[in-house]
Amino acid sequence: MAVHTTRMLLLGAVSMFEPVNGYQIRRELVSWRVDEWANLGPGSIYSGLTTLEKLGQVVRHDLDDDGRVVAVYQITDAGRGELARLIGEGLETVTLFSGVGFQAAFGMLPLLRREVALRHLEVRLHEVDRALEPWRADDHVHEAPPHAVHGLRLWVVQLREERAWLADTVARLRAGDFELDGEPWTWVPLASDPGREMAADQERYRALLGRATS
Amino acid sequence: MAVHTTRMLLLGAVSMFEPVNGYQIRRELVSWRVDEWANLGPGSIYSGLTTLEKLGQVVRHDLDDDGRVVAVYQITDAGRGELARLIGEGLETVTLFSGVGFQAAFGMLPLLRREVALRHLEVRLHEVDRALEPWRADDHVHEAPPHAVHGLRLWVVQLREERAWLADTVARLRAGDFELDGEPWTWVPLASDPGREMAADQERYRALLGRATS
DNA sequence: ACACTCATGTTCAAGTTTGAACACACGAAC
DNA sequence: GTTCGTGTGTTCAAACTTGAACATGAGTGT
Repeated sequence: MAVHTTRMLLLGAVSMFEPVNGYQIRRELVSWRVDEWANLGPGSIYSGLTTLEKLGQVVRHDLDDDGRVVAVYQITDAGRGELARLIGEGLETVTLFSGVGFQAAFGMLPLLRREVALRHLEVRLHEVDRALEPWRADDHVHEAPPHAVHGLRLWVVQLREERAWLADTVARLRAGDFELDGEPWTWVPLASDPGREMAADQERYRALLGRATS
Repeated sequence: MAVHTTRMLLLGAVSMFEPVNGYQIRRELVSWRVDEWANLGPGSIYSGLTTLEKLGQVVRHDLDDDGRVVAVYQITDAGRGELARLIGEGLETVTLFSGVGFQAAFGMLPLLRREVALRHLEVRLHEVDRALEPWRADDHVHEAPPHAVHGLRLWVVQLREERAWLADTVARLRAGDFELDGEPWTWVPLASDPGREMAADQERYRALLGRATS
């Protein structure tokens, strides 16, 4: 894929929930139903984390959690840099027929500072306009069979919808909508049970890490 | 992927241009710019063809084309069946955030008979309505962070566009628009040079096959 | 003749995805 | 107390994708 969705989702999840293990990441992403549209089987997560570790973008600690060994991950500075890059790329890149890369990146909006998010979305707005340029009129005599041209038309009208949505989104961001990085947080991450359980694990992992590091 | 885009494109290309070699398929698909949105590097094509052969969906003949050995493929009955299945699946399946599977299948429309194409698109129309059902009003209090809900809204408005487009497409099909299987063919496949060259190769391959088979 | 580029046809190692399946703990039911 | 399901945490072989690179020929200019 032009945009590395899997890596981005993994880095994002680690960055949000660290220190975290593979199963927790899977639970989280599945609860967002990300597995329905991204490449996200259990295998992808574990092997993806291994790759990210090789690249120095996450660190792995094998904690002894009350007798059981658990592999928990934390993001590194390099990882944070790469994550920012991937999100930016995902937000800015307009692709034919697929909004997967954008939606994955947009899901990570709260990790960005407001000005940064705005800048990316403004670039995207511009890119969408560029992509729509050849389709201003409807008299494009494309050298393709009629049904193929008609198929492209679907994409074009959907892209026009995206343009409107983007303009609205930019306006909302400017108006202070949504809760981005470094701003007060009113929405409780993943309400009810699973969220709290995760937080507890996070606490425990932190404690164990502290012991190991000190 | 829920829909096996690569296999479908390969089977479709073989079915349209048989007897055909890997490079020709690549040229064709690249000329449709399919490589920009599907997984379609040279490697995928050759290894995909090998897989399809193992599955008995295509046959491979190593022809001696004037001193050079070329691997040309033809589709089998099993292949035709699987292709019809894949196209139907691609046409009917509504996925979150991605129109790739649908667009790939829609590109193969001319391989279907009009009634079959119509049936699939009507099913899709129905599926789109089902997917839109929960979004009739705008007062869905989804248990998700605001930005995530907002991201989904993009998909919803695009899906509404698709609904309109689909209704129009069904109407056009009913009215006799486009050229489907078994109907007179007025659009010359891939005009000008490359198309004709391909046709020549096709002739030659057919002749060589005839010699081998007889 | 010679070198250079471009088109044809294909291969391959490295990386990624898939999803079934493993190992173990915990609680409930019989 | 043992069978049974369900949740946690992870592995692995098989399949698939990637894209650079190979081998060869045909054309072009010098």
